[in-house]
Amino acid sequence: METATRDSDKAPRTERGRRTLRKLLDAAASEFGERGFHEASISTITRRAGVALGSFYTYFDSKDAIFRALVSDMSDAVKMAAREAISPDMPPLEIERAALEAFLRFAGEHKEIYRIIDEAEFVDPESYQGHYRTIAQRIADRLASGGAKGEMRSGLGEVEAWAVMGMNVFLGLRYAIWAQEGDPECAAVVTRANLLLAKGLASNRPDPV
Amino acid sequence: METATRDSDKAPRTERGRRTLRKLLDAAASEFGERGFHEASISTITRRAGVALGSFYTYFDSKDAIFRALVSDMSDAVKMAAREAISPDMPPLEIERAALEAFLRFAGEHKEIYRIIDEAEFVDPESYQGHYRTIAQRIADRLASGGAKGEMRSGLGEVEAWAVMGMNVFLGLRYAIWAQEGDPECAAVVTRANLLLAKGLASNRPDPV
Amino acid sequence: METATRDSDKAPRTERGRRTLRKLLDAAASEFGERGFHEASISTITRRAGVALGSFYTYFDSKDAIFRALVSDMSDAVKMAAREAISPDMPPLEIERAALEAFLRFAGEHKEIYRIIDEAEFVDPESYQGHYRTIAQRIADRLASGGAKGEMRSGLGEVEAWAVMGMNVFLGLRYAIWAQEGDPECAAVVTRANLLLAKGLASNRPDPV
Amino acid sequence: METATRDSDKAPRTERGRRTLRKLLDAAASEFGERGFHEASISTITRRAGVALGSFYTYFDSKDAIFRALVSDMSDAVKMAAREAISPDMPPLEIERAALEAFLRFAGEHKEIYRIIDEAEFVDPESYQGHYRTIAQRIADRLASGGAKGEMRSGLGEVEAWAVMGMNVFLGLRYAIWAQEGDPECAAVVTRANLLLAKGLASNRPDPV
DNA sequence: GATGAATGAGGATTCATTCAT
DNA sequence: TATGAATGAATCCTCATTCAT
Repeated sequence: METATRDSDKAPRTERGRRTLRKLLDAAASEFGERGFHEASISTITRRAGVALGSFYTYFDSKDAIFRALVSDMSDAVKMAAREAISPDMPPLEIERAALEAFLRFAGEHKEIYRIIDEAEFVDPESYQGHYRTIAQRIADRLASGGAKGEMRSGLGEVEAWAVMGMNVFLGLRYAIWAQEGDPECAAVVTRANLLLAKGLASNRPDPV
Repeated sequence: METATRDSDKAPRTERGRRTLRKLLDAAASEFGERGFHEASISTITRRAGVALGSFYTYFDSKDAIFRALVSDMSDAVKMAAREAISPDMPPLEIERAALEAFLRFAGEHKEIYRIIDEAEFVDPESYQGHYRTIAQRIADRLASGGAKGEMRSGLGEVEAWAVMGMNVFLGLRYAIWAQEGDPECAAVVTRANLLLAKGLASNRPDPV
Repeated sequence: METATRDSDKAPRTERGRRTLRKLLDAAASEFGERGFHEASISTITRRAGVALGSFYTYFDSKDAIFRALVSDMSDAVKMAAREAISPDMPPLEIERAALEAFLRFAGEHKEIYRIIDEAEFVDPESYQGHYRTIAQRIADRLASGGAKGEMRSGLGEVEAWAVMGMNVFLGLRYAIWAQEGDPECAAVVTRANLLLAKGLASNRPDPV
Repeated sequence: METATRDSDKAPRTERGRRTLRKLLDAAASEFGERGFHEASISTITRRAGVALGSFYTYFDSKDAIFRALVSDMSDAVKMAAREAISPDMPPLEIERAALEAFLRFAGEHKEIYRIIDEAEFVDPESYQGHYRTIAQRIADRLASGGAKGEMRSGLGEVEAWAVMGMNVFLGLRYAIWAQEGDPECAAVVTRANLLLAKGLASNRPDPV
């Protein structure tokens, strides 16, 4: 998780400073993830990071600022996870399967990320919209590419991209974040979701002629 | 929007009381919708409602309590909107189309509702989960029924229900809440989404034998 | 427990009113006794009394007013209990014994009274002082009378009266209010206290000549 | 008056912090003494201490907490005053005289302390009981020691200790706290009280045989 | 850079009291 | 008389942010 761009006058200049910054970011990620933005307090974060309260302002201008930095980090991390799981020469539907699989695994391993990004809707709407618009764009690109290869319908666009993203996100919510005893394996979830993408819900019964 | 069940000792006993309660709920809906839970304050709400600060506590135990009441109200309202748009004897895919259409219209007309329910994830996680689990269950029932009629694949279940719900929610987010100039009409969005549900994304090209 | 004098315009005029007044006083006695003046609230009292909040002000001008009425009632009750236990023709030390015995029994049976009177020190200092001054005066009279009879030292006065009163009050606190398993019987306490009054603490050893 | 043990995370770490803490304790002592616990407010205290409202919470968790710290301080101070006035090799009755004398002087000089400890009965009953139980125990020890020396009756115990303590407390209330023009000198009060302890109230007249 | 004390605006909540019905 | 809704001043407490060391 690389730190997002921040005011250059806040960037650490020494190794010691870099360590403090990292401790703050880690502590903030945990706090925001566990308690949410409003319940978390700067002093909780600094206490958890093991640094003095005042040190916080050496690295961030405000509570919002560290939250934004975190959202940016995590938004990147989510995208990276998906991107690393796929390669352009995989068959289009296989790409979607891999993307969902990567996302489910990532969400399961970083539950707090999910929460932080979601809370951005209320704390920093800009980046929340930005996050999802970017992802939707990538999916749209993939669908277009699938159409170009002739393996997906042509004409797929933004609408389908948001639909696919919504599916993925809610499956992540249900089967990664809220996973519980007795739930199907992630692999099974991915398979079923991919089948839905492939063939839809309708039965195979030939249309009555 | 009917008021959710609350402590009986807070229920108004007079007509005047009922009016005050309604004013508070309406004001809270606007405030929470516009500013969000944390930015809204009791005094903002009462000022907006035109009642004294103390009157709030005649009807609610806390800021959380009115939020919960509101979420419950709105969760019901959303479900009601979908339910009224469909009837069991419509063809299964037609039902999904109508449900999405109703949801998009509803979300567009009550943007604050969307926001309030979403914020429940952080303010009152219980009801947030409850809301989506309930809806998922209903969709699952519809899919099962579609399978029974032979018009949908058999074996559709919870996974597909969450997928459909996620699709609907994100399309609502994108095309109702975040609607902007130049976006496709809702009708077009619904049509494309329904086609996705019907046939999936794959091209019609027969499988290579 | 008779109600103290109050603003005549608040005195109940009907039988129904008298009943309401009594319910309020009883509820207030319990509430003040259990929770103390500041924890108790008018609404707690009226709820306990089973009357409407507004009805309180039909009978009392304020929270202080009902407290004062109660202190007055109880102050009278305590004095009455002592007075009924003694008669002027009992031997003076016997009178003191009986007074203490009556007080211990009374305190044990009405623990809340003790607390209410004590709290008057902070809520209504006037009546608190008045209460103890009155009692001290009575004790002083008894001691003077004991001196006149020749069975007590002559010259006993206010100082001794306060000393005796303090002794009684603290024995009541310890052995009636804070009574616990394994404490001596009240009778034993009374006997020892009376012996202290009779002979003091010094040993009987004759003064070395 | 030394500060009682408190949460270590609230203990001042710098000299400046120690000064602020002291100012707060002093201001609180005055406020609680003059107005009582419930009339005093945090903002009154901080205003009086000349520090910002928020600074209060740097050192105490709540209004109750500072009250408790104060009671503890003062309870110690009272005991110290008595202890310093006596020495084990004084004659037992002389010890009692000195203890009462010290208490009267102390109460007269620190009227607010009396009030604060008394109010603890309602604000922090635990420490109130603790205070008097501890003192009673010390008196009981002195009486036992007096018995061992043969100058007091043997068999004196807890009952007599509470009796003596009650006398002292009420004499303090009457002649130190509520002192008024024309009252006897403290010395005279002490002498009379000591005579009561020495010989009791009965006349010297030999029992009629 | 690090520390932790100081600040004070802001907000939730309580409750005695008034008043219309 | 009884009722219970309405009022709003008062108070505790939180916490982001500043600042002196």
